[in-house]
Amino acid sequence: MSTPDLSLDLGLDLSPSRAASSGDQRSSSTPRGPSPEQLLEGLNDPQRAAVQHAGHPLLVVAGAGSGKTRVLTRRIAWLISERGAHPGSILAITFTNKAAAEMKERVEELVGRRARLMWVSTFHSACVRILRKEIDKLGYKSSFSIYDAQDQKRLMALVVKDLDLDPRKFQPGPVLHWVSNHKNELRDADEVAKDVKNGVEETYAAAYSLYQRRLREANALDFDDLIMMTVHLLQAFPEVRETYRRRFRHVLVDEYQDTNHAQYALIHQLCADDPELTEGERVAPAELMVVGDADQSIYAFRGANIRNILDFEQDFPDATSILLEQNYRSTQTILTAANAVIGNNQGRKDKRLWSDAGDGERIVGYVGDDEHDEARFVSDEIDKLTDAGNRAGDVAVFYRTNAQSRVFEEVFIRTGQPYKVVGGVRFYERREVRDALAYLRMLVNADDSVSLRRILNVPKRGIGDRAVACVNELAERERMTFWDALRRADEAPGLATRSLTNIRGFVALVEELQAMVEAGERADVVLESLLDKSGYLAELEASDDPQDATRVENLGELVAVAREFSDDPVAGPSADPADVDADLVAPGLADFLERVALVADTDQIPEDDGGQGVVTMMTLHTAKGLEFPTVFLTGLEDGVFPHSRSLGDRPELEEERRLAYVGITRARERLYISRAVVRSAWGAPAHNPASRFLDELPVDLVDWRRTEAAQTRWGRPDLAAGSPAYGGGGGGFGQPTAAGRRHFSAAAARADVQAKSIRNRVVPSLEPGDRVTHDSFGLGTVVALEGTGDKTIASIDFGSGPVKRLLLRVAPIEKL
DNA sequence: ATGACATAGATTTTT
DNA sequence: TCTATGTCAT
Repeated sequence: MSTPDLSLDLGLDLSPSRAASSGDQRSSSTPRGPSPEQLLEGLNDPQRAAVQHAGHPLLVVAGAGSGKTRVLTRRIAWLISERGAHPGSILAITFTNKAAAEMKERVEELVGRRARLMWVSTFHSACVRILRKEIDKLGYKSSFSIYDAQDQKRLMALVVKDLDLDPRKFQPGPVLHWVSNHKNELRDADEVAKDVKNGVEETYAAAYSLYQRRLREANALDFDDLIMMTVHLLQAFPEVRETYRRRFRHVLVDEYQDTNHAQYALIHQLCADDPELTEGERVAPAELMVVGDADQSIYAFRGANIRNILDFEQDFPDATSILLEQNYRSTQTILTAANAVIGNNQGRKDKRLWSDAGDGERIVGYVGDDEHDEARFVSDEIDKLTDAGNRAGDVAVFYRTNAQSRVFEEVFIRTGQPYKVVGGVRFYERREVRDALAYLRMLVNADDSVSLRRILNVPKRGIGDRAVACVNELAERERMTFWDALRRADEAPGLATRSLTNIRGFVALVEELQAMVEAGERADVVLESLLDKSGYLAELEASDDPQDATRVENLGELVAVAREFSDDPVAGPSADPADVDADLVAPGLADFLERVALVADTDQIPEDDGGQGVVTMMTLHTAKGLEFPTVFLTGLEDGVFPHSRSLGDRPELEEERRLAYVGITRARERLYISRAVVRSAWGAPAHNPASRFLDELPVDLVDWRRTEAAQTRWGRPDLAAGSPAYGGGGGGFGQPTAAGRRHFSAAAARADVQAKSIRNRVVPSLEPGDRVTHDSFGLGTVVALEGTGDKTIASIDFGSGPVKRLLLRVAPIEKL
């Protein structure tokens, strides 16, 4: 759900004065909570039934836009204020941390500050909380690291190497995917090894086994482990399971259609009858409510099992179901389109969304010559909308894959349309940020050899492969961790004196920083100190590569994030939230790392400030759970959306169709659909047929502004031999490539792209005062120039942030 | 041990 | 097109 309309969504009178006092004040001086009438106000009958339901497990099938978030928050408030549930006995699982924070905030507005004792979090965060407290029982240390996809790949690459496998045949990605599937099914390496079907699987199982051993040695868990380990813990230790079963009297799970088997098992551990107990010991199981919509299940590729929701009534006998079909978000036109598309999926329970909001506007369609033409259409339409008084912040552009965002960015930069890309090249995936985090992680957990080895020689300190091999040998022979071997490097045979000196320097640096961490120093202070003392920052600052200047800025940003986090008393700690004192302890470095490890793309969508806002771009997956008055659904081509890898497979194709359903139902008032006849995928242009989903839309709902038949024949990209654009060297580009020209034909647009690639060899001649555009910074003004020829550095003011100094030879700059 | 250079591989979607 | 990895020369 998007940010606006908070008060409307609550359906309560939250005048500013009252909203402001909804915290501690009300719970102490005004013990009166909301009245039952208030909690049910504005809800329809099935919604009320869901809020008031007591006893048996409850499944709420909530169609898109049917107000499920509202039902969840009101129900939690109802449990607390009408049924006397202790907030600490409530566990609510959401899909993202952001959704969790919003839900907590809304419940807090309803029942006051004691709502803070609830556990509202993602599966992963909840499991981390449990594991931090209990994982010693499984032989890990509480300071375990959490490995993300990149760490996993690194580790798996090492494993493949150790097993002497052909790295071309056993790439880390596919192996990890296979491993992940098994973890999601709760099968550990030994179990898997028992029923391998062929030689390849045998090798995979061996990789799984060694990979898991390496994780354990590093005192690290990957994402899948977080869930699997928690389930194993509860299975292996009945007394631990009972502790949590007694605590959580109410369990609520959102987006139930996207749970995998391990998550299902976790819920089952907490909420089903426990057959291992005798009558006397038996605790009444927790009340369970799950909310979901099978039509919006879009995560099968990562192990989600749609059967969890379809079979809920079988899994939990006595279960009650409530169906929410009335939609409060979209016009009937949009809903009819969505119903029509999803109706093509087989074996679904029929459900038809309806609205009393009226038909609204027709869907607008457009067929572009190529992806640039499509992007230009989107940009032009946004111009028209904002000219007519609509806010840019109300507009979203969706696409199937992250790579598709580029074309839109190019057009928006050119037209000066402010925008924000959610996801994609993420902040936390940048090299410098990951380096800094690797430092922090190994300071907290010195066993974390993946992090340790990442930064061992960063910045360069003369500890190369040779030295690493020697230390590694020592570690294996003496059966100690890599870090301990480093500390005892003088015992390593064959190590050069020079390397030994360098290693001693590194060990001294780390121990100094570790002392800070042990003393409880704040995350931002440790971070700044490490960047300084390691020489990392100095190296970047001394560099004349303009990219490094950006890296310095990113690190500054990271320090700022850490500072903000350390200053926030409710941010941490991850200890036991049932400790009432928990709020009083300042968040530490470990809490910071945990937060960073579990952030999602959607968590980073900026709050809408209520001003004009900016256009938001994201993948369809990221869009789930959000809504926008105007939505552009782009790239509707067979091979793009539905994705080429799903075309031959019915279940996968149906998942793509659910993705389309999700996309369509994000729109409140206006929906645009578009495609490109020719799209350049990694270099070569490809001719894409219309998406089959377009044929599934009722024809009379769509107003096609331009169709394929209307294409300008002269505008088609000309592939004829001898055309200068394909002459090989771009030699035909004596003429300036006016930006305006690309508005006329696809060929010109392609030529412009070509021009970009030769541009690096031609240093643009600039003078102070010139206006330029930069591929990632956007529009800027040249402030000053220094140096000559290849070494010319321009200082350019891009409006936001400090003036940037860029080496013209390499900077992606175009003079306007 | 390090940096320059070439080449291969990649693209679904993400907690 | 871009990035990551590996080889080579210094």
